[in-house]
Amino acid sequence: MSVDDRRVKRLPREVREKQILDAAVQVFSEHGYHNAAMDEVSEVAGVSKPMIYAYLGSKEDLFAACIRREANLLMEAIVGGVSADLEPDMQLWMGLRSFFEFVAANKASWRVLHRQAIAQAGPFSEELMGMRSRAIALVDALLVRGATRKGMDEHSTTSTEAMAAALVGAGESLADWWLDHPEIPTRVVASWLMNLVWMGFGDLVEGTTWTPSADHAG
Amino acid sequence: MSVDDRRVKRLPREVREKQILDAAVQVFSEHGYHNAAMDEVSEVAGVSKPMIYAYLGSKEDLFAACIRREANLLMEAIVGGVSADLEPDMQLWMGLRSFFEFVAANKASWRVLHRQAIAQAGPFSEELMGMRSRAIALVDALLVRGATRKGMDEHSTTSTEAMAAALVGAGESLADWWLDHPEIPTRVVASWLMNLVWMGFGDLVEGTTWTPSADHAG
DNA sequence: CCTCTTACCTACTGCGGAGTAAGAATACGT
DNA sequence: ACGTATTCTTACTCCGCAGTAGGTAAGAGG
Repeated sequence: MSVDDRRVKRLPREVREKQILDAAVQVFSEHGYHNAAMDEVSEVAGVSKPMIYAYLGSKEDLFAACIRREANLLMEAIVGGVSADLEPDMQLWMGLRSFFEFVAANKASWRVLHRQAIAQAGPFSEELMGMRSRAIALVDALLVRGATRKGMDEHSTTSTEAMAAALVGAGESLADWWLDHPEIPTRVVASWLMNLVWMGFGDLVEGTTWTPSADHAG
Repeated sequence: MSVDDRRVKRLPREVREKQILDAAVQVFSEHGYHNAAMDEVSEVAGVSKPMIYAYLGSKEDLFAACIRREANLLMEAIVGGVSADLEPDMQLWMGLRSFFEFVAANKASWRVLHRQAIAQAGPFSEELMGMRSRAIALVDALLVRGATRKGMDEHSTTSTEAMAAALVGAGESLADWWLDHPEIPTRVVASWLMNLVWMGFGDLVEGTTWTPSADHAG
């Protein structure tokens, strides 16, 4: 605990890069991309500023690296939490659980991905939109499989894509809401969303759809 | 069309304020809050910079004013598009249609509200979060009414609130997705979301819920 | 025609913070 | 011991841009 721990210096590059990325995720999640100062990142990382530029490039590069790393972690958590040989509904269920578990365990990562990355229109949209597209495609595939299994052709592939987009957004929003209600278990939140999307979607496939009761065809 | 329209000057304050707000919404939606320069706002508005400061205060104040105005327009569009004497499902339906119609007609407003305002953690969160809370509360009330009408007590008011949060998020995400698929009619998009949430929620209320098939209680 | 208020402008200042130059200190090979 | 490569720092520069000082002109009222 001595203040003069200055002799712990000279770590290999790999370690420093990880420290910097960890600090950057934290700072970006707290202040947002623009309000985050490189000086603060360097301070939190316990490293001087030129190191960041030497190892990870400009502020944009640093942010993109954060996005890439965290998005990969998230996707790996989801994909890795799902067994490929299960029914579509079980796959979706396990995916949702993995997703919420990740959010609960990595709130800072989540804030960076959800709030910050979306807002910055620049070079990050590629990284982020790509990841988001992968997520939507993943869900879309499950929905399509679930639908065809129930006897529906793939003539309305547009609607499953829209459903997938809606589900992803619902998941994001629900995760945000969940941050303010931490006492609720992961399983419960996941089951809410599961029911919302799967049962609602199931009804839609089976033809028991909701339609306006009267003359509001517009 | 003469370039020398310089003699159209000296407009009353009200008009200038509207011009400035219009320009600000446009510029903020294009570049984001931080990348937006007050000089560009003034240029687009056809007014010099000090006017903005004289009439609407600092950059933060200006942005807050944008949020306030656009959020009010959105809420008015939704509430105004719903007849209070209808059944809950019809109210939700009409609300969704109004929402999507607003987004289609005011893309810039939507970008400012959805993408920019959320990301800025500062003094805007109050404005925005308040509006978002109002939206969630509105939906929540509908869900509760729909649920009690079907025989469910309000013992699980938490789950309806979560549902409402999920629905709002699904709406936001779906609206974003819709921006890339403008050929789809408002009615169709709205009905997708309506089915997703209402039928899924209906099943949940009636007890026909999805549950993990095997031993994955976790 | 004179004056007072209000709409409006050009042309600056100040600062926060991204990015860097130039060098110090430590490990490592021979 | 002696270079040499690598880690790491202090101490700057430089610029974009929010915010302003100070001045001009156009109506309104006498």
